[in-house]
Amino acid sequence: MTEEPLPSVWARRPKEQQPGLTTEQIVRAALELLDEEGMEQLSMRKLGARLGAGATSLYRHVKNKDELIELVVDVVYGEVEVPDVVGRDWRPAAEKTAHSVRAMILRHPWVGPVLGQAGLGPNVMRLSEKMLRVLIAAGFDAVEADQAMNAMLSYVIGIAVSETAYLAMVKRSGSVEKHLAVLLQHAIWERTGEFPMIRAGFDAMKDRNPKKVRDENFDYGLQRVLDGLAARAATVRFGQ
Amino acid sequence: MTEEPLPSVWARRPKEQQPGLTTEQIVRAALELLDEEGMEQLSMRKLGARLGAGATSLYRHVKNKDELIELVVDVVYGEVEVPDVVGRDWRPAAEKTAHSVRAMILRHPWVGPVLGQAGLGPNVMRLSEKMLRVLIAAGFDAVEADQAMNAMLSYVIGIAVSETAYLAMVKRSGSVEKHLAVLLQHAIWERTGEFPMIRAGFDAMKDRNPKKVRDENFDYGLQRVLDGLAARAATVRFGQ
DNA sequence: CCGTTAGTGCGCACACTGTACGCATGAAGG
DNA sequence: CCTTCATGCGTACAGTGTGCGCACTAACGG
Repeated sequence: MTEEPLPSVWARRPKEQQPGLTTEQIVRAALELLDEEGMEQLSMRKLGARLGAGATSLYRHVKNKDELIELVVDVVYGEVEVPDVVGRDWRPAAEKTAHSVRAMILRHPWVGPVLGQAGLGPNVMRLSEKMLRVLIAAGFDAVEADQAMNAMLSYVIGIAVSETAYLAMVKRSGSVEKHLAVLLQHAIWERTGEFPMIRAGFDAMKDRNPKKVRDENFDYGLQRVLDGLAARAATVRFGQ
Repeated sequence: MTEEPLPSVWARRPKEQQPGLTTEQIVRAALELLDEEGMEQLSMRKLGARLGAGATSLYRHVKNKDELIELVVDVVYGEVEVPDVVGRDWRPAAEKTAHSVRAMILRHPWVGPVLGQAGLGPNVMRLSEKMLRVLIAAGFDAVEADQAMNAMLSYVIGIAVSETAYLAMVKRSGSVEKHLAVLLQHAIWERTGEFPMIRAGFDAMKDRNPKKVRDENFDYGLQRVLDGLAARAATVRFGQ
């Protein structure tokens, strides 16, 4: 600040970016900033600066910081792909959707804690609608399809968010994933008596590619959830 | 402040509370404050005031606000009950645990966004250990038990957190749950063409006790997850 | 008894936050 | 040309987390 009290009058605002800000521009810039620096580095002033604008200018286009976040969250929901299902073969479509949601969350790690804030943005609605279509193809009625979608998305979101939290911890620890695993293992080893089961699991994971382990864990749970839904879909299709 | 420059010298510190603060006291007070006023109302100053202390005094016992939250989160994890499993009958124990986790999250709605921060507090470890014991009783080996636990807890946490987010939205809207549902329904109705599946679900839910609906939704997904795990446990018990 | 040491509480200060308010500017339309 | 209106932004306010250094108190060795 106080860089130049008055750079005369000309070239006041050479062109800046665009004559005016747009809500869309703001949301896009916020998304960039979030992806680059994370949630607690997003401030209205920084966001304004990135757009060549003052902090309070943003409030002409966005009521709140909270509302801004709502908008951004809806945008990232828009990245989720739900394939159209053909015939009764719903399971591949469900799997693809689940993986797409997980990928979205891992791409935007800051989103976990605020996923609930999405409310009912258009992209969330579109995602729900398409997902429901998939499950109705599976044979569920409207009510049960809603429950099934809820179950599946809850699992996916729950595990993906916990993955990002784990990865954040790794990053905070400042070391690579493998190295941290060793540290953790030692911490567990010291308390083998107290936590034998945890230790057994840890020992078995040792020397395995952590990313691969995470992928497999995700898939394992997803298959169990889909198994449960498939079983139910089968009984539901034969009367009752 | 500036209430009394010098109330003489006596009764300087009549008794205050205790001679000194304790980490445990601080954590307990933070939990109270969080339950009463929610996450974004928790400030070090307010917390200090509640303990008859200054804000910065807390830093003698707690490194960070983040660390404080970690401690509180571990405390609420301690509220989860995992029944001991007798014999091979693991499913009731798993159900009870799942309901206990959900109840804990609904009791402390602020916990959702920071659940990942728990790291590896003692209560989290105890919960994991007991849960693993349950699943090993089901016939899983160490690795698969870990995956199964992850799947189940991810589902439970995912759905419970989304429930709290929904309830927060209801509260923000300032009306009762029923009334908001009607508003939402109208919003959907206006876009029937765009979202027929969502609308069908909404229409079916109409005039039903919302709390009961939430309870049933939770149970539905839980049963599907457990079905999937049970099926897998059955195959795993007969020689892989 | 005194002197030293260690632990604790806390006032102050700093950099930073979200955002309300009101003025300035510039385009649109009569 | 004058009015109206949307938009940008400087200023300000209340509040945040937390580093620093002083004050005090209790323990303990001499």
